[in-house]
Amino acid sequence: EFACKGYHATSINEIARNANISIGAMYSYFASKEDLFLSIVNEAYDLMNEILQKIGNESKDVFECIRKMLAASREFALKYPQLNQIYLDITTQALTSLSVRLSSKLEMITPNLLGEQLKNAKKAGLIESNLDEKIMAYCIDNIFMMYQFSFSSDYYKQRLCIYLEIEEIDDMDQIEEDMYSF
Amino acid sequence: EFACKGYHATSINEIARNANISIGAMYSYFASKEDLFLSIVNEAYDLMNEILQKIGNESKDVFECIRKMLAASREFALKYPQLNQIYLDITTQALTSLSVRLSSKLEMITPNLLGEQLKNAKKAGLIESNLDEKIMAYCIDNIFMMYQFSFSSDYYKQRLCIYLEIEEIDDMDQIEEDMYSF
Amino acid sequence: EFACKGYHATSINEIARNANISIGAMYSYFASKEDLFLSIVNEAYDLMNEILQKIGNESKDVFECIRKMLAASREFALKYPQLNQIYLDITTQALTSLSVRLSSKLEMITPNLLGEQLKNAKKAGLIESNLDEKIMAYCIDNIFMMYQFSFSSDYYKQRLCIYLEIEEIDDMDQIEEDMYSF
Amino acid sequence: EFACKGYHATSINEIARNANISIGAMYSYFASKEDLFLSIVNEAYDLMNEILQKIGNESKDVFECIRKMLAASREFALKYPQLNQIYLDITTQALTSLSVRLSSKLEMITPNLLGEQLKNAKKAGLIESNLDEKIMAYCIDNIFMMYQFSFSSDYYKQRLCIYLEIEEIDDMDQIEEDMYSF
DNA sequence: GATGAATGAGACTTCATTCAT
DNA sequence: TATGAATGAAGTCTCATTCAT
Repeated sequence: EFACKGYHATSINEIARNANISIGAMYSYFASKEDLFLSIVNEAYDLMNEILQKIGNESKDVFECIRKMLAASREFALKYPQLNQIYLDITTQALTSLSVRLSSKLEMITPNLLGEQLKNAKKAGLIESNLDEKIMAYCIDNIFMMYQFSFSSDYYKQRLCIYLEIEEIDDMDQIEEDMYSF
Repeated sequence: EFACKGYHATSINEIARNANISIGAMYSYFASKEDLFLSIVNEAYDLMNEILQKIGNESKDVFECIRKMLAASREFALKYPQLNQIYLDITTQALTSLSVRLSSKLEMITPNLLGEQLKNAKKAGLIESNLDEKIMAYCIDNIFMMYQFSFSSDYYKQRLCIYLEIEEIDDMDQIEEDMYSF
Repeated sequence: EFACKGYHATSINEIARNANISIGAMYSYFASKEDLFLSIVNEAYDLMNEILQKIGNESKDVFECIRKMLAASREFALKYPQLNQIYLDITTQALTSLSVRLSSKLEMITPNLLGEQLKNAKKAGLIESNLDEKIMAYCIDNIFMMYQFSFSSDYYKQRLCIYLEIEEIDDMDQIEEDMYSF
Repeated sequence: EFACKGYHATSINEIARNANISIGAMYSYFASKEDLFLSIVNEAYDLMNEILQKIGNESKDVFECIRKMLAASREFALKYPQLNQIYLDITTQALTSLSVRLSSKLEMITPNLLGEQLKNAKKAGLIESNLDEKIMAYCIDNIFMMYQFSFSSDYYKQRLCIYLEIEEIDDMDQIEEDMYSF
């Protein structure tokens, strides 16, 4: 419900009805609509962080890291399409009021992960020395996020298709390979 | 109202009150809440397309084009912060139902603009020949969009600040210069 | 509704239904349940103050003042029985939360009125000099209030009947005469 | 809970939670919310009656009786502030529906107690013969009740302070002495 | 006998839309 | 044409009470 309709258009009563539980039961599990929503969002963050942490520990260098993060974006988006939609919603200014209670929201793991790998790559001479690794990390993650959203938002999906002149996102391996090359 | 609160949390009655217009008058100008919203969105698209069209005609090569588009992202976001917020809302899956009536939504001008310039650059040997220009255009525009959103969404603003380890987005010229270098 | 059931047991929806107006109309007149209630209470205070002010201006001495206030208590209680019930409710600790917005609540007119008259009576030697006029005013008004409530609250009504060994409060003139004598 | 919030605003579930008792246990002790409330009220009446009975047996004449009842009002109010608040609630018309089941409610002990003492005083020539002892008893008890409520209800507390031009009810002995003199 | 999850009617309130004036 | 009072469905949330365990 939250993923398809967004926070405000979603009705707690309808969620309860679809879940075959009474409204009262719903409210014994979650104190409020906000509470339920934030529970979902936190779960999403935990799942994403788990994946990212694993990538960080396993990657030898930036290049491997980038490859794995592209795959991880796809993996998360396809495994949890609704969480991914909600994640997109969260970035919206309209839900800023909720983000006050989203402490973990910005405990972003990617900046450190990418930044560290890029610094090492620079030391190793794998990257041009005149490039700022912080900006690089930001730009690269921009690409990841938009790619990830293209699996859950019709808008971003169509946008990707238009850019690549394709009908459907089928050959993800090829797309990721090309993005990696870039 | 739409920009700050999002579509569903916005009240038509309140818009009319703030505009010092009667609700009746409001409904003589716009058939429905949806209608008013889509009018705003269409105006946003027109304004953005206007800016992009100009860039396309004026740019000599990809590099100039990229520079100008980065500046244009910033310009649009600062000149029309609310339209930019609404633009972000539109990309959300939750508002997809509305965008059915958004005919112009995906008449995207950037793919052609960037794609063409990149093809020329490739012919001219300015770009490695093994890179796919469609993917390149997509990735580059991803960076633009996220940068543009960072001016209107607290989430993306904080995200940029965290990546760049800064408190506030001040020196946009430097940021754009570094992004351009990348 | 408020008078019979009390604030919390009263339903705004039922008030609207009984008033043959829609709930929406109700809420266009009064912003909230609290607002409606406080409007009623304020009206009650205005009506009471009006009566008391008149008494103050017209009374030559304490004795006339006491007579008139007894009659006024009865008059108000019989003319506005529901407002009188609500007034009793307000004195309850349970409605203290509302009283924050009841600025006029304690702008009590009686203390000054009675106090002044008693001071004059003392000067004129009509009252024993060892009596404190502030306490006297308080005690006398206590009697007034309970008498007034006896017209609107079954509890206080029965209590009066038990004390006077009567079935019904009929001969108010006699009662007031006896209270005045006391 | 009942004392602070009033009957309708009080939640049985919350009472059980605060009492570290399961709701089921609560309902095994008391058949309903009403039942629990009436149990409390009955206890309050018993406690008050106990105090009053003692006074009746111990007092030699009206004057001693009045003194003792003033002290008893204070004593009860300070010893059982919450019961006193609930007692005030009960006098409200809004709770009349409940008091149908309050059999002991009006088994008032004071009318007889005061009435008897006043009759004796009249016989003994201590009181003017033209005064009605029933009305006298009623008026005197009015003063007691309001004094008693001034310890538990913010409204009556403030009212007393305004009359006596004090900030806080401190010197109760003096107040009672002055009331006694009156 | 004790537990507490579950129920669901009903409370307050909002708001897109209509339509008599 | 312009107004804005009125509508009422629908949303969030509470809570007295039940009953399977």
